[in-house]
Formats: sequence, structure tokens, C-alpha cells
Amino acid sequence: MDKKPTLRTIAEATGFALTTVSRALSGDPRIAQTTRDTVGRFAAEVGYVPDRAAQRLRTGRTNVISLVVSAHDEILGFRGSILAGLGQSLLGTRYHITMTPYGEDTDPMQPILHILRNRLCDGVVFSGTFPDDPRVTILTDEGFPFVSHGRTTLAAPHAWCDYDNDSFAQMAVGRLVARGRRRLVLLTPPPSRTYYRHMVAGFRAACAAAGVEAIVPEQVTLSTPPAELYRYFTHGLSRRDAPDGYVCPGEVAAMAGLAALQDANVAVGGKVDVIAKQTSHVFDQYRPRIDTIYEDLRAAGETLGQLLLRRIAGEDPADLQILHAPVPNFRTAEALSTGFETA
Amino acid sequence: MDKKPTLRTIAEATGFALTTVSRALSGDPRIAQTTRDTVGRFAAEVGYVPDRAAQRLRTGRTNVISLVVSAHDEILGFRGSILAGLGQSLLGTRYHITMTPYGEDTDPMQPILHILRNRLCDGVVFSGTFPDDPRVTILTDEGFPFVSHGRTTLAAPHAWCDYDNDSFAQMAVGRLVARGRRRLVLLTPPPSRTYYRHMVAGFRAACAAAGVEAIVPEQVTLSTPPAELYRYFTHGLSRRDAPDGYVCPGEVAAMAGLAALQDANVAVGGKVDVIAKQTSHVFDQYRPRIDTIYEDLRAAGETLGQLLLRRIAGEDPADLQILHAPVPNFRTAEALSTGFETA
DNA sequence: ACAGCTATTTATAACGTTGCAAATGACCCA
DNA sequence: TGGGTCATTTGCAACGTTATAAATAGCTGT
Repeated sequence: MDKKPTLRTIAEATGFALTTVSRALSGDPRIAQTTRDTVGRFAAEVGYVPDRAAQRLRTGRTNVISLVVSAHDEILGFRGSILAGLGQSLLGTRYHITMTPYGEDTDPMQPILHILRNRLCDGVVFSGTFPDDPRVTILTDEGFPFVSHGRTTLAAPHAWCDYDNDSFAQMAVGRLVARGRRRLVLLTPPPSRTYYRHMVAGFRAACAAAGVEAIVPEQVTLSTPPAELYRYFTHGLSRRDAPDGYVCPGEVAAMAGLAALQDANVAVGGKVDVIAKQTSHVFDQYRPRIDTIYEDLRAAGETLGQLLLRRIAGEDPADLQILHAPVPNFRTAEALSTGFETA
Repeated sequence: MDKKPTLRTIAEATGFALTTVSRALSGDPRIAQTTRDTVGRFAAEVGYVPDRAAQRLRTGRTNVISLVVSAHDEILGFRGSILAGLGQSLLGTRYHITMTPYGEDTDPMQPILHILRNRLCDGVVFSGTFPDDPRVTILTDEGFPFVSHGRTTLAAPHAWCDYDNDSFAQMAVGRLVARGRRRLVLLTPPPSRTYYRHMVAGFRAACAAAGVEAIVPEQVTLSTPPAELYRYFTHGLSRRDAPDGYVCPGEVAAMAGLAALQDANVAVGGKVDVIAKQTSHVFDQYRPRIDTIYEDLRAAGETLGQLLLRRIAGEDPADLQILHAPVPNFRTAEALSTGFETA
């Protein structure tokens, strides 16, 4: 493989000046069409691709997007799905993706500050948003393009993509109530997250509207280790006023619950129902079948990418806010009776 | 936030020349210890970090590692786990990670050629290795540092990290035989992959040694859609000479099989056993409990990173080959009888 | 034919870093 | 005193690109 072609290579071969070649390749209208064609053709022929480092040094643009996620966001492909979607939306653009993981012990602010200080990218995507998220504040103040996965309660508008957890909870409650459940439990994310509020609000509202009991445990969350969740479920079963419907907005939590029910010989769908939020396809093959509601993380990643590109292009953040709707995946009557459903 | 400090900032402030500052910061022994201290202290104070683009332009080193994975490698966090481990091993080094996904339709060679042509990184990690993998050939020829997840049958040694699928199969067969199974099926990866050979070899050898029947279906693989796998399993149950043990080296396939058994009212662990390869922790919460064998993809990612760093440092590829051993996760006697086991 | 255009092209200088060759000064020994 | 050695520091150039300002050529209209 011969030496990498540069602008100089092309300039010498075509007889034009360096500047002209550079302009021609960027499609500058000041350069004659014929010249642009000649240069473009030759560039394609030798397989010229601009040197990213040189471009970056000169312009300050990095052509890089950073995905900043907690090393903790690992459960069943959260990270991979977001990443896949992001990659999809950036395919064919000049942008590359770099991953910036941070440990559970580390401050979520640290990677952001590092990026800001060293201009490591042209835009940031992050998840796990808090109501009063300092990352949003500083990025907004600096005028640095970003999109958060999740909303805040901050006054200044910023770009975000979020899942409608309020609707999710309402939909889940609606389904459980339709199946005759009267004492519902919602397992929640850690209360510090913004979406805790949306989810609990939707849950309480729907329960109140339906006139059923709403139980929101405080001692366990979706981040509680599975073994402990298992015990929580097992405990609940033996209580006199045992809950008869569980909303589990996480796959691991749902499986822990289902395991507890099955180990206690409680038929799922009989005395008790469990409804899960599904971000992978695990439950498609799970038995017994349960009702689930999808959250498409890959689509979220794709939206995040698209919004970020538009933000980088200068669009108003207030126009860059997208809420994804939950998609129910409820068992059919047939599946409920036979336990089997053709895929 | 004031302007980003550069070498010049430090040079002017300390009174040393640009070159001296650069050397002092890189710990060059030709620079006096006192100078190094002064410069180092001041750099830390103003928060100097070298500009990656400039370094890269000057030295040709990118300080970037590329993870090249198929957009298809998505199932239950394959990609995320490898990535997490890779990130772990690169934490604290000067390397960043970039993801280069390629579509199922695209040639796996394409991203490699692109990287090679444009020197987009200092080292490559890729997975899904073939026996006669052209990626290995070209990267070796070019002398470009890389580590493959998986082996080849090529003569020239190269750096790799692999999972011992031969042992996996033997271990799985051993367990099934110990439980009295006599007609065993191995679901395989697509035959084009190198590890297909290892796995089938281990499976056949172990079956022969134990004197049990070895069935290796050709019409279905781990990449077959779950619904079709489901039908394959259902079909097998009704045959006169029905298999009584299934080795499923993939979580989705295992769950499809288990769903088929349960829908057909065949007790898992009764007439038939299923043993799965587990790369996430889904089966920890799955009921009925089944025997599994772990493949730690996070550890694989970490090993891949470590090997790549050593390869970049110039170590002989022949010394950079690591095989990860399977870790059995078999049900205890108690769990087998009660169906319950304390976590 | 000449000023005044427009269209197109060009030279030069940076961006921040590091490799190379050379310079400076201090010290030592004859 | 002067040449030689050593430790330390310095100036210059270059990596490949693009922004700025300036130059050139070709035209127009009077």
C-alpha cells in the first residue's frame, strides 16, 4: 500500500494550488465547476480522504460524538442498544462515536468537565438524567451541543429524548385493572432520577382513577440486587393483604419476581399478575408468558443522534425534544388460555 | 472558562522554551529534574492536557483503539459487555475507544480497509473470526496491531483471545451424561465461524468417549430466528428417537428451546435436559432452573484490551494468545430437588 | 482603451505538537 | 589558558489542513 494521499498529492498531480484543491473538494462555489470535477475525480481515484487530525487541529472541529454512560448501565444491553441506534443515525455522516464510560464510584460530572475542557468532541449524549442535573446546566451555560436521554425540571429548554414513563405506568395499571387486579405494586427506579417522578405520577393517577390501591415500596428499587428483590416478592406473597399485581419496569426485576412466584407455587396470571417493561426480547421466549410493554432503546439511540446533529447545526433546543410512546405487547386471549402463541 | 492552556502557555509562564516544556512533561531524562518539577507543577496547576489532534498530526499516533463489531452482535449485550471490559482495561491509559459498527449486508473487510488506509487508530479489536480470516491476513501483512476475539487456522501467529468452546462442549456433554442422557443435540454457531469447529470437535469427542449419540443438526444454528428454533425443538420432541439432552450455546436459543418444552408440557430436567451457555445473568432468575456454563464476555473484553496494549508495545504476537476457560454453573442437588436455591 | 467589475485562483500563515540539529554554559584536565 | 566533555536548553521545521488576504485573468460598458 503506497503512501497516504494528501491534498498536496492531488495538487501536484492536477497542477492546482493546495488551497484550490481544498476548496474544490469542499464544493466551494467560488471554484469553477470544471475544476471541481477534475479534482474530485482524481481524489476519488487515488482514494483521498482528509486527515482527521489535521482538520481537527485546524478547525477545532473534532467530528466526534461522545456517548457518556455509566459503566453500570449494563443490564441486558442497555448500553449496546443505545449505541447501536446512535451508530445508525450517524452512519454516512462525518461523525465517529467515542464511548466515555464512568465508574459507579465516579462523579457523573467528571467526564463532562473533561470533555468540555479539552474539546474532545463536537457533541455529547448522556443518560441517567436527574431533575436538577448539573451536566445540563454546565453544558447549556457553555453553549456546548448535547442531548440527554431523559428530562430535567430546569427552566432553560434543552434537547432531550425521553420515554413516556407516565404513560407506561398508566398503560400497565390499565392492563392489570382490566384483568381484575386491585392491589398494585410499582417497582421504581432510584428516586433521584427524573423518570421516577413521571412513573410514580402516572401510576398513582391511574390507580386513583380506577379506584385501586397503589403501593410504591421504598425499601427496594430496580437497582436492588435480584436476590433481595426475590425476597421482597416472596415476602409480599405471604402477607394477609398481598398485592395481586406488579408493575416491573425492568427485566431483571421482573424475572426475580417471576422466579419468586414460581418458587412459591403461585400461578402467574392466576392469583397474581406481573407486567414488565421490556427493552430486549427476553420475554418473547419466557414462560409463563406475561404482558409486557416495550421501550425501544435502539430507537432512542437513533433519535438521540438525530437530535444531536440538528443541535450541532444550530437548531433551537426547544424544538429538539422528543417523547417516545410505550408500545404494549399484551397476551392475546388465545395465548392466555393455551399458554401458547405463534410468533 | 478561560482559553485552553497549551505548551506555549506554560513556556511563557515558566520562561522555558517550547521544546523544553514538551520534553519536561514527557519525562525526558535529558531535562534537569528541577526543571521537570517546575514545569510539571505548573502544568498541573493550569490543568494542561496535550491536544490530541496536534499530537496525532505530529506523531501519527492516534491514541485510539477501534472496536469493530457487527451491528448484528447485539443479542443480550454481547457488544456492551465486550466494550465494558475493553473500556476497563484502557482506563487510565492514553487510549480512547471508538466503535466501528458494520451492517450485516456489508463486507466485514470494509471497515478494516478503511481503518488501514486512513490510519484511524493505533490498534483494532474485532470479533466473529473465520478460520481463514482475511482481516487477520491483511492486518498481519501490514504489521498493524490487532487482537481478534477468536482464532484462525492461519499459519502466522497473531494475537487473540478466545473462549474454550471445545472444553465447553465437553463439559456440557459430561454434565448431561452424568444426568443419564444418551441422545444429545448440539446447536451450533454458523459453520463458517472458527469456533464452530472447536465446539463440534469437543462435542463429538465427548459423546464418543461416553458412548452416547451425538446429533449436530444442519438445518438450524444459533443464528436461526427464535420462532424457527422453537419449531425445531417442538418437532424433536415428537420423534420416536427424541433427543434427551440439548446443548445450547446461546441464551436466545436456550430460551426458545425451554419455551418449546414447557409449551409441550415436557418437564425440564425430567425426560429432557437443556444446558445453556450463559453470557449475561438471565438464567440466574429463570425458572425452571437449568444448568449453565458461563462465558465471561466482560473478561474477554478486558483481556482483548490488555493484549492489544502489549501488541502495540511491540510484543511478539505468539506470546499474546489467551484461552478463557468455561465456568460451570450447575444446579446443586438441593436445587434439583426443591427447585429452589438461595442466591 | 481603460477603469471597474466578476470569476477564479493563489500565497501565506497559522492550529499545537515533537524530532532533529545545534547552541549554551559549566566544569575538568593538561 | 584553552580545548574537550558533559549536562542542559534552544530554534527550526514539519505533520495536513483551512482561513485570510491578495493576486490574476477575463469581461463589461463607456
